[in-house]
Amino acid sequence: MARGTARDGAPQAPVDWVTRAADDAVRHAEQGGWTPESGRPITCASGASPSGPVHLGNLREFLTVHFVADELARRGLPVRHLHSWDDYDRFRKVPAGVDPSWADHIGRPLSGVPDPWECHDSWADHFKEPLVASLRALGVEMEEVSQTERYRAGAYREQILHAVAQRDRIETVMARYRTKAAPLSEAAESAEEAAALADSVANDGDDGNPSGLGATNDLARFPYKPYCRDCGRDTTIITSYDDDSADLAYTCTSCPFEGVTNLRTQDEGKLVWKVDWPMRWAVEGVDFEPGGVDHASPGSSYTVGKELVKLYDGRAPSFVGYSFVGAGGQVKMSSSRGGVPTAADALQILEAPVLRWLYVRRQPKQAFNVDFGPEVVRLYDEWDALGRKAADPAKRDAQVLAFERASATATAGRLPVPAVVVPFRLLSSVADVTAGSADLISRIVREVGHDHDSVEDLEPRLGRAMTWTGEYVPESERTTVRTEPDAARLARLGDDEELWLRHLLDRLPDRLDLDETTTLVYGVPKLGRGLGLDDAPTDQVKADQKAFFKLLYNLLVDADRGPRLPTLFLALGSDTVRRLLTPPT
RNA sequence: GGGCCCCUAGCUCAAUGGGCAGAGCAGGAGACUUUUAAUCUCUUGGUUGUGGGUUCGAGUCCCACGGGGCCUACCA
Repeated sequence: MARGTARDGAPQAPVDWVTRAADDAVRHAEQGGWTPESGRPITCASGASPSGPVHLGNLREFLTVHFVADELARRGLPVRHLHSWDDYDRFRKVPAGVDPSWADHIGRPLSGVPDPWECHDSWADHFKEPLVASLRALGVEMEEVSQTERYRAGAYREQILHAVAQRDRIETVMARYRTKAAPLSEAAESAEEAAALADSVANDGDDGNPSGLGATNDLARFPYKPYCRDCGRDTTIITSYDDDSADLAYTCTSCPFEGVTNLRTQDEGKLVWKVDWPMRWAVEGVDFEPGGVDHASPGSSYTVGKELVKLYDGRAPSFVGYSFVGAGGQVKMSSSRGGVPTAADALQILEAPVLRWLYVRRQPKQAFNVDFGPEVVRLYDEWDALGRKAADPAKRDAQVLAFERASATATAGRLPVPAVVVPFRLLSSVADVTAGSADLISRIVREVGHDHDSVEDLEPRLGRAMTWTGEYVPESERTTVRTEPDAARLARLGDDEELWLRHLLDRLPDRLDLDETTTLVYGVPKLGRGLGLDDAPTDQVKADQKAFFKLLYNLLVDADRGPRLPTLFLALGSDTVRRLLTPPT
């Protein structure tokens, strides 16, 4: 029953992970009393911390949710893609390449740290903005929520008070999932773990200060953390909490501040992550939310959250864990981006549907690489082949379904693809020798048999092929056209060679045509043997052709081999060819 | 300690709720006036890491083992 045809003989609709995740989301919503008529949307949620460049691994969070939400929209169901920016998280560490003085901001919310590059209002915005732009190009539409705004607006005040009131139960749950600490001797083995150990020792010291051991443990595991009113950092230690007044007293370890914040009237902190996440599931009514596999491990946030959400009378959303996305090939490093490729980087070389395809065609738990190297060519070839297959309704299977999901969305329609599809390989190799002129590439591509009206017909692929060729193809793989004639080589030409070049230059027209140039290039050695341009080659001529071609490659691109000569001639133009084949005067 | 992923052609990888093991590259043959790095056609190549199990049927599900990789514990 798994496959084939339904009872009436009609082909069964293909099913993929998106279909199943969407089914799960619907089921989850229905269990919560939702009906399509309720007018309430099914909520698919994503979340991300804008602590650094949003790289291709983080992109999976957004796209996984997007595809599921899009599937629900295709079914005509009310749905929303809710995205939470965890910009109220603390700034943890100063990445390489940033002024070390930013260490002063560690502990402050990401939305409160200035942008070292000075182009945005905050650290968080600096990384949010480019990703949002990329997502727009990818056809992802979502409702964005800033956790800074929500917390500061007191949106979660009630939930915070509830968590604090229930802190013993929270601790019980957390403790259940906490496994035994690693033996001290092993923990001290690595430097990192030694540092962690030092931290825990320091914390033990802190614990000794306030009165009462039981109360201390209680406060040490407090589910709420205030940001210091004076310096804005979360380096606060709670010294007391009064359940009746909701007064929370704390001291700051990085500034002299000591004070009291009231959880009922003031909004100066946040719930700890493992409570924060399930709290939002309940508040927003989340039906589907994926997570990195790290969140799905036992004892990790999803597992714990599944229990804690009950405190809020909520249910954990349906979940899929996704694996990591790596980068392959020669990835260009960028200091301001920390060297990890982002969606924007990928979109410079991949059409938006192709990038979407990478994420939708594999099951979430499968890890994959986005390759910026030679695999790009193959990727486009496969994509084009799949596009041809998708044009035939009889061949609609799971692969074609992935193609459809990648190509268009329910709300934004079809994403931009070239009007005239030319193999990426061809665009790239022509771009390689044309010194970046789109018009010239267009002309050559037309000559070679891919007719089109204008350069625009080749976009958005052409620009990406040019970028890829220029920035991601290693120098050793590229064709380097000589800038000056090889005077030394031209000075010691053999008799045959001199004759060939003379024949060639005598007949080389100012405006090159592909067919004529082909005939000429192959014909020159024939002339040298007393044959006509159109005569069939003899074995002797074939040997001559080989030597002649090598000579031309030597003189034009300083190599023994290269792109097909007729194409190369067209790319270089008659003048350049003439100049490189003529001894300088 | 716990968990996850991977092992398929020489190489890189597909096969998406069990249903005929497939591509690309490389190799071979050929076509296009062409023994060239943009074209096209055909073709070689497999005990799916090992050993068991479930099933009419297993790359796919279960158990064990070997090898490789990743995550996780205290924090968010």
